[in-house]
Amino acid sequence: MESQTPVGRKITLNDIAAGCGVSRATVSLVLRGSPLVNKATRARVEEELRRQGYVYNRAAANLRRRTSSSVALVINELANPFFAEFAAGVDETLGAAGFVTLLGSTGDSAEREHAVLGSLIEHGPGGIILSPAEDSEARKVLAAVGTHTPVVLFNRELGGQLPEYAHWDRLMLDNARGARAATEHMIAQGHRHIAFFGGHDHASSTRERHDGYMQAMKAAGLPVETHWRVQSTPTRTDAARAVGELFAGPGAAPTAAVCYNDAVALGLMLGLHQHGRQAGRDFAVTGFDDIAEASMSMPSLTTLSTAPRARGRQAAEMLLARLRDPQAPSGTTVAPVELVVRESSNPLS
Amino acid sequence: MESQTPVGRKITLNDIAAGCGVSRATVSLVLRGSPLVNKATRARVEEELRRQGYVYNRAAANLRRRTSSSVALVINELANPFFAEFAAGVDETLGAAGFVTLLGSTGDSAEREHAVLGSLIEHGPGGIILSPAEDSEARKVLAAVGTHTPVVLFNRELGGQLPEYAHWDRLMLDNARGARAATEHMIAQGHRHIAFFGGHDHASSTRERHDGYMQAMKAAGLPVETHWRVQSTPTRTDAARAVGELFAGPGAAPTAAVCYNDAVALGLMLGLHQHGRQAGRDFAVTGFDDIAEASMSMPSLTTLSTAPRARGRQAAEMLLARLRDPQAPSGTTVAPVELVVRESSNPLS
DNA sequence: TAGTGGATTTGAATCGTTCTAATTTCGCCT
DNA sequence: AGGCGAAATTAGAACGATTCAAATCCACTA
Repeated sequence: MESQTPVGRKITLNDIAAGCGVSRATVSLVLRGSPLVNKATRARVEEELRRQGYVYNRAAANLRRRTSSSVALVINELANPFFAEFAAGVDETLGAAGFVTLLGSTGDSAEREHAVLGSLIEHGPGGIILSPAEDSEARKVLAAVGTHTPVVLFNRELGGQLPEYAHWDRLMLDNARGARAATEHMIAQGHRHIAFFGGHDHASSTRERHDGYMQAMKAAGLPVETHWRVQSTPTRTDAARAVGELFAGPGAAPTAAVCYNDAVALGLMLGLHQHGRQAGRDFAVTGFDDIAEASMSMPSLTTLSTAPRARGRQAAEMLLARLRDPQAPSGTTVAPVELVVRESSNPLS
Repeated sequence: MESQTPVGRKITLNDIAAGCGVSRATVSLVLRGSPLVNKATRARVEEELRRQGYVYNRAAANLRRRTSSSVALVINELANPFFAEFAAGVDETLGAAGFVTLLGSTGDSAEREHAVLGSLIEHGPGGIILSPAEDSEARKVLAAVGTHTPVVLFNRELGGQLPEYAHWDRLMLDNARGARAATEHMIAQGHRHIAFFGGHDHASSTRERHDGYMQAMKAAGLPVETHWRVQSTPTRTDAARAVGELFAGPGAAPTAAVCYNDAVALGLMLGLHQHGRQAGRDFAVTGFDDIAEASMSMPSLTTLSTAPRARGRQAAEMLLARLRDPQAPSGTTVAPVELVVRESSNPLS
């Protein structure tokens, strides 16, 4: 094998064509595996491609063909393992389909999201997978991405109304059913005084989970005390701080809590000690997400598995399907979540 | 404001030019903020741009200018919070400099890495930031990326020799010093039987950390049993699986373990239960990376802080500097790491 | 020998932008 | 009115691929 030159100009189709005495068009046909070209010629060209160390310029091809080979992935918080897994799943599926992932991370700020979308869209992605920032608004997002690029929304709804001509696909988690399943599990364990702990009610995912909890309580004919709803930032530290409110109310103290997510649940378990209780023994706890830590905490956490990597693959599949058939009616997919029973949800003693 | 058409062809410079009776060239000048164009004309053009909902086609511009506005980021394991943070840092800095991040994740397989690099390079990134797979080889990587694209290597060395004409930059962690510090801390806590747990010896980062450990042991005149070196894939699950080997050897059982990284350390802490030990009480553990989880686990994890987000920013800066001056001599930066003492490294009881 | 038809090959236009060199416009001075 | 330089604008050729229609090649046949 001849060595490719260590340094120099980029090799183009013209160089190859000149190098083996055929036309640019023929080389192009060889590259794309066309059956039109003669076997001998093909071999000659392929040898030359190798010899000169040719690398395909997909941008030029896309320009001519008015195609795209990329998809933008915009994540509100990449550092969160849930979203990192999601991103890995997206990239895996897109890569297998020959697409490259354009990454954008917004730090959960609608302002940065707007800037990031504006920058990504200029690179002409075939579509966008967007996990919106907390305060992201439909109108602004639409202004940034325009109406030519299909969008798959993940995990959260946007604020405000989306015009009816923008038919975007959605992939959401079954928040209500998940929270209801967790609550029913608590009830089956004999608990009657069950709190809903953590999250902020202005986020759609929190509201949905709280709704599921209320459904289960109502279906079982159980009353709900107002001080059993404690809000917090969905982080471990803030949850630990908020534990006091759970036992500060005038009515009966809860013996169990359905938590907004795993982070909050872990924080709650931590904070319980200071109130003379121990999760999994005299106070039952469930989470949401099944992050890696959930199976390793002490006690291990009963929670709802969301399989973020599978969700990533699914979101990518949805986008690919949309690219294949842009006219298909858009839809919302609600991914099921599964209750994983571990040690933290002890029966009422 | 006139509404942009909800559907239709993509708007180009020609449309804008025709729309307000100037030439394509003038519109281009307006876009790029050239001082050459008359104030009134500029206003007219800008209005038209808005009216038609123009979006810039950066790919076409890059083609013409023989420029790139993207950087490829290839990560061996995105699901690991350490690398997720790193990726977030890279994206943050690249985005601020007007570059977009092309993401590739390899699942720590050299084969997939090769495919991913081959695909990414066709999109013409200005450079590549590569955190290599464990068994990645210099020769193969070079074949995939060619010699025209600058590379910043992060975290690990490649196997084999890199030809001298490929001068790639490197950003490494001070693995040896970090692991030595952790080991010395263990020794100061009174431990004498200290294992080195996790990772594979064929990866350079593992070897360096193991070297640091050995240095500390030797300096303290402590013997090392062969079964105190347990290898594993650097994931939590595989680490948990491998715990048995730690106590299976013929000689003395260790009372402490310096771990390859935090993921492995958390896995070890989990696995310890099944062997009747508890981390932070009768078995001391240290990690490496200081991922977010480390401070929240029970017990909290003594580890080496590597500030992955800052490392990501740093890697991006290195690449940007290289793009600014391709001729500058290439170099290796070794980022310091800092021992963070928490609960998991209990004194010998 | 000329004609036929399938197999190959190729010239030239095109995608949306940039950039050079040239052209046009315009105010102002003599 | 003519000339001049500065300011503003533009025509047209790139960039590196694809694609269509047209040209060429090459047995064979009549």
